Amino acid sequence: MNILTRKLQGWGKLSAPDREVLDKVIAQSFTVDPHQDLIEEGQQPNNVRLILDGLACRYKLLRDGRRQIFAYLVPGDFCDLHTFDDGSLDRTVSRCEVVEIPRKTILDLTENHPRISQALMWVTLVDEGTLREWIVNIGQRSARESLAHLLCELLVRLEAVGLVQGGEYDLPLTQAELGDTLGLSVVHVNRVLKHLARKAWSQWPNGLYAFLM
Amino acid sequence: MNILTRKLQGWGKLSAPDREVLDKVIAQSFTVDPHQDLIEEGQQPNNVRLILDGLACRYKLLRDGRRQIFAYLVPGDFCDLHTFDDGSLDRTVSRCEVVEIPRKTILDLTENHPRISQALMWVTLVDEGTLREWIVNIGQRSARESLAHLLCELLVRLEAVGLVQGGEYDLPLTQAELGDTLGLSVVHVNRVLKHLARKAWSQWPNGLYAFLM
DNA sequence: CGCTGCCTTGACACGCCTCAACGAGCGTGG
DNA sequence: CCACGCTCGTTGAGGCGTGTCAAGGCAGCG
Repeated sequence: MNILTRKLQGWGKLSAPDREVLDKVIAQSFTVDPHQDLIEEGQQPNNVRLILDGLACRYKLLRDGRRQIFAYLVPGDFCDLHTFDDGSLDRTVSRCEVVEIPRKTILDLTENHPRISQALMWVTLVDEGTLREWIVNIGQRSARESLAHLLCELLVRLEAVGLVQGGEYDLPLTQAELGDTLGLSVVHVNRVLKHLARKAWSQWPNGLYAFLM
Repeated sequence: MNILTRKLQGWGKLSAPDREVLDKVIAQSFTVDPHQDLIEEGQQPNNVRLILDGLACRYKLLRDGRRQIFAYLVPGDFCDLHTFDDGSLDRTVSRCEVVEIPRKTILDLTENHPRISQALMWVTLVDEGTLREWIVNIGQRSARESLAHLLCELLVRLEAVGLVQGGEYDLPLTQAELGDTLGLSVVHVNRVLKHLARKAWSQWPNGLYAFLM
């Protein structure tokens, strides 16, 4: 089963024809180098992009250079589904395998495949829920808590698409990027990370899973 | 023109029949006291609520009692449009005038009034954009900056629905609520607020508008 | 070989939190 | 009528979490 189908089935079972359509949708992919923009150059019929492999992020820049990352896109996530231009930028973090889906295809899906359409709506609601949780994370939790929470969130999301092996996953993020995600300085991220690692080593032999219990 | 029409026309002009339908939609409103929940008791066909007057907010509670507010609902805003249960709660801040819109009505609007339907979609996208901006606000900006930014956001949003008079507006929030919005303690909110007021008095004779230039 | 990007560590400064106390306003009940 | 309790705003003192600055190490790479 392809990654898109897998993701959409998180909402509910899809029929065989639905799954075949989705197979066709993601047939043609291309590769994008790390740290490259994923936006389109002002094309009007703004197409949707889907991450098949690799990690990307969405962020905003302030005038003085400060950066806030407010979403990570893992395989199965969409770039521009139901969104609009408010200064947000999408770019790859690691090397990514990406599909470009024409607006027309999306319209066809929503008209002729109601269950896929509903699943797509569900996906955008989940994304919005993730945004809300990030606000809680940044606003209320300490650096230790929020870093741990972020690592757990990624664990869960990567697990959902089969990218976790034995409780471990690959995270191609720099500490600077983690900092810009949580509103922390690089230095502090480094210290907290070491603290968590030390603690994980001595107290959580099963690694991050222990966080979730 | 009623407040809902006014809000939806922020996206684009509506036809006379569209406007008439919207008038009917909000015909029957009721009053909700301050600090009351706006959720429904597990009703399945979850209806949508619309604020006609007053201020409400959306928040989450952590187990230890910490609270994070991540949205304010001003007149014209929806409570449960395109959302799902993830521990978020809606409640009034001041006394509110509220309309309950049956799910059926929404479905009717989306099927028979395409421009209203598109406007509703636009509204949810705007809301999501606001969430992203809040993450930037909490994550990157200092207490002074984020408080000022929040006050400006509310100025703009209230102005859009005609609730700003001479650059001033009524804000029925406690300092504790402001704190839970920005991840600050009450004490610090108090100090920053005084600082801003002092500064506004001496340097920004036009009040908050000066922020926006 | 000397870049450059990233991680790491120490010293110090500061923003923000916590605790504690008090005052103003207001509704309630004796 | 006053006393009381409650919520909210205000202010001070002190401490901690986190930022900033600075320096050095290590790996990858031209």
